[in-house]
Amino acid sequence: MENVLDILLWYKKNFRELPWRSTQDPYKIWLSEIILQQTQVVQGLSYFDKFVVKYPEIKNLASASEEEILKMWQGLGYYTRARNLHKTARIISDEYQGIFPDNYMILSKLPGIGDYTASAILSFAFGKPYPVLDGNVFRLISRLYDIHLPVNEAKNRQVFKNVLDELIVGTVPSEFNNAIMELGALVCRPENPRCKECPVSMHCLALKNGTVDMLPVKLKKNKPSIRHFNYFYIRENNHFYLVKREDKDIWKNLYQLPLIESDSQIDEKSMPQLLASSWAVGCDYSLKRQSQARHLLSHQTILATFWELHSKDVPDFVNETYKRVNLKNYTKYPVPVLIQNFLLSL
DNA sequence: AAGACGGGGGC
DNA sequence: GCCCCAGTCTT
Repeated sequence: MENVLDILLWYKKNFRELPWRSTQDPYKIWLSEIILQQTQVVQGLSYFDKFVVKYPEIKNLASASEEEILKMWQGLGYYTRARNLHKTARIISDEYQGIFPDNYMILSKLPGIGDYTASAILSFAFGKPYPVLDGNVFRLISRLYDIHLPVNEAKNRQVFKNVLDELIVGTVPSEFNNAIMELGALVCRPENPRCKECPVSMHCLALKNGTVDMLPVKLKKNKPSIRHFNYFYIRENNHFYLVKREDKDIWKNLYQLPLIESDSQIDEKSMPQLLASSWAVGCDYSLKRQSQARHLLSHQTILATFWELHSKDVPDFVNETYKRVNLKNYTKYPVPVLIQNFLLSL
């Protein structure tokens, strides 16, 4: 297609210099792709650099602890990515002698590697003609061909794949994939697309039909639910307590202050009852409501209240799941941004 | 097929 | 306030 040549030419003149673009090391390609899942380049950049310095090869990642990797990942979100990064590093080190497989079926079975990431690794590291289909590409193809199928419906995926499978023929796969994503990110943007700068605007059916603003079509998502978190900053002799989140829930395997979740906001008068019924608190303590915070996630709104609980000795409800940490020395624990912000505000 | 899963940035 | 981002996994 004449489309493709124009896009490739545009890319060669306008691409951003990014660290993962100057390597074909499958390890670094993989690492960058995991970091960039649902994450903008500017947000992931510093994390990539940090990880490459600390873990230059996959074996370094494999021999690290999950907790250390979560700490490195702190603030980036979607922590399943970090846990899967660790799992896959160990699998490749243990079962593949540290050599990345160059096979779609094998790659896409590894934890955290789906269709997009497998295709990215195969094209960028091994030069194989697997087109990537990410948010940028969905948008670009939707507009270029004026396709009004919802992009977040699984059954429509193949329609876009078919288009890409034709377009990628005869190109250098890595250049093709970089080019379509870059064009989507820099020119064919969600809002205020820069059609005047677009190398294929003369072929763009959405532009011709005046439907650019309606595309891509997306099924709307549910509005976030609200949760009430009561966090306890339990002070005792220059220490406080952290607890690991083990549940299948947000922030799995990160640490937080001891938590009582409630159905509604709890005021200062009723909190002692809740403490008694939740943790059977019997010892002497003093309680003060410290601060409140609203923490927005894509699917939940957390309304957090921080309570300061002072006790002269170790409180009687503290058990072995509580990590007693020094006021000055908690920074090795991975914590959600919500907790990090609170601790930094002290 | 639909939800769950974070956090930051743009407007 | 709403939408988006180099998606994947579980139900």
